[in-house]
Amino acid sequence: MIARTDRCRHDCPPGVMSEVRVRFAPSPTGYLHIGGVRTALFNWLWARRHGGSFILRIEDTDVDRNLRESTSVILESMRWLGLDWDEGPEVGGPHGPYFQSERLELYRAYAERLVATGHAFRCYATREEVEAARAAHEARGGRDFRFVSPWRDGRRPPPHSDAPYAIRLRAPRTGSTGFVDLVKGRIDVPNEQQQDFVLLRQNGLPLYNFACVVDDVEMGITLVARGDDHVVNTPPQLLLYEALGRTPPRFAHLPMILGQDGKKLSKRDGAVSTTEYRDAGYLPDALLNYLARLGWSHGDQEVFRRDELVALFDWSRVGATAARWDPKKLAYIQAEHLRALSDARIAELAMPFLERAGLRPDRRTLEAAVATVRTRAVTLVDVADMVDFYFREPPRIDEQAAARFLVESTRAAREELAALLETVEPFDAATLEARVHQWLQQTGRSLKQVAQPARVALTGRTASPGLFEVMAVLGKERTVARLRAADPRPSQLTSTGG
RNA sequence: GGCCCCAUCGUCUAGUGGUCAGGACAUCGGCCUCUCACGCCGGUAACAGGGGUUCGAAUCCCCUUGGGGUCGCCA
Repeated sequence: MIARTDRCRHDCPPGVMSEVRVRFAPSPTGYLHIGGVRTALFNWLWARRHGGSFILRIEDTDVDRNLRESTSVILESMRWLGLDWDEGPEVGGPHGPYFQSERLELYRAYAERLVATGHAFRCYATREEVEAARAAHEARGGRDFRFVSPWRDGRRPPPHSDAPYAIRLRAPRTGSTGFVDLVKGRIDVPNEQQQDFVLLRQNGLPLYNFACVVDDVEMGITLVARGDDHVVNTPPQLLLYEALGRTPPRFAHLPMILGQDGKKLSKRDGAVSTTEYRDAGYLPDALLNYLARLGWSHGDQEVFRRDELVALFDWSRVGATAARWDPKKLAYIQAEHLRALSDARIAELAMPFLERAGLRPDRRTLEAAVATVRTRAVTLVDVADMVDFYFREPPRIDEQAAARFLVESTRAAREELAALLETVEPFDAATLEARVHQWLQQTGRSLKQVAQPARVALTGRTASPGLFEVMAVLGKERTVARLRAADPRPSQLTSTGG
């Protein structure tokens, strides 16, 4: 206890805030949704800021769609993001197991206890009967169906001794249930809106609202931060806490992340799955920075390091408005984070992408190459792509660029330049620039005339880092060779039909 | 439809009764320049509408409109 209090190195009141226990509870859908990442992030930040515990729990009480496989994708994504958990799958913890599908006896015990205390009851209605009641209700134009079980109050006996039953909560019909949300403020819902929702299905599996509360109670969760879509789940859950005689945690409901069209975020807005951003060469810290700024702010600051986020994050700065996903702004934040990295670090991170392209550059050259593209690239994929020509022999030459610049009329200049370069020593950018300018002056040519043909010969493209930097990284031998090899492409010589 | 939530530039936001309503992304000009970027300078651009409260409202209250969420033996 004392040790835990000491671990809170911030200005929080002793005792209460020092026991921060938060959780992220995804269901195994096969991938980690980018919106879920923000929820996870805010929970994680809160735990880390206060030296508390961040718990990962897998909500797989439904069907068989879960699979270890889709869980591992989520864990992998969390690890890539650097959102480490103190308790959960693979790391264990004192409140495990952390898969709901492995906690079934616990839910049953809680449910039976609620039946015993009169807070819940066994409902023998079949699924068909409930569906029929719903259909009848809707036929009458009703939209807000609430099943009223004949077993709720009366002494009605079970159909027969071993009849299957679901366990339902005996919810209050009057009054209201409310709470103070950390981002939305006071929220109250009339209890008429509540219903005797199912805790345990006939097959013994718990439903979300029930399992969630049991686990949050068992795991000692002090603050539940989750998506906006769960605000309607909170009042029923509050009923459960009351029935259980436990004080509920605090709640913080984060506004949704919408697509650019204001609708639900979908593939049309770019990637929705975390691994896609990883594969597209985004940096975890950049993604997290962008996500944090979606709904949270700290004055005018836009770019945050991870440790700054941890130090600064607070619920009072979380906005209540839904935000739209903006790939352009993400790209900006990503570029900022990339540029904050050293050449060596970028080289290290880009290496897998280079290898994916079949290149295995030596580290020193790669770092030098990275230095020339770092202000031009946004993602690591960009880095790999922009640096490609340094390491591919021969370089890939863009056909249109060749057709325009690697033509007879520029040949003489290219050859003269090659001859000149052969004599330059040392072969560094400053020296190269000085000698080339000297040569230009002597020959009466302009850099504008010579630069593009040389650039295409050297890099295969019309856009590239500065010419002299490129030459220096390439080295004398390859620079000269590429200038000389870059005669009109064969395809062009034959393009007239010869 | 019931219930709940939300509402400042195109977008993310600052603003907590008195500001020329600020910043950032995007966008549009310009500078730099061997291309493309980076960088720098500058511009366009917002308090959804209507009522109140107040000496004074982006800020407080109500209504309207618009948007979102949710109404399962899914999570």
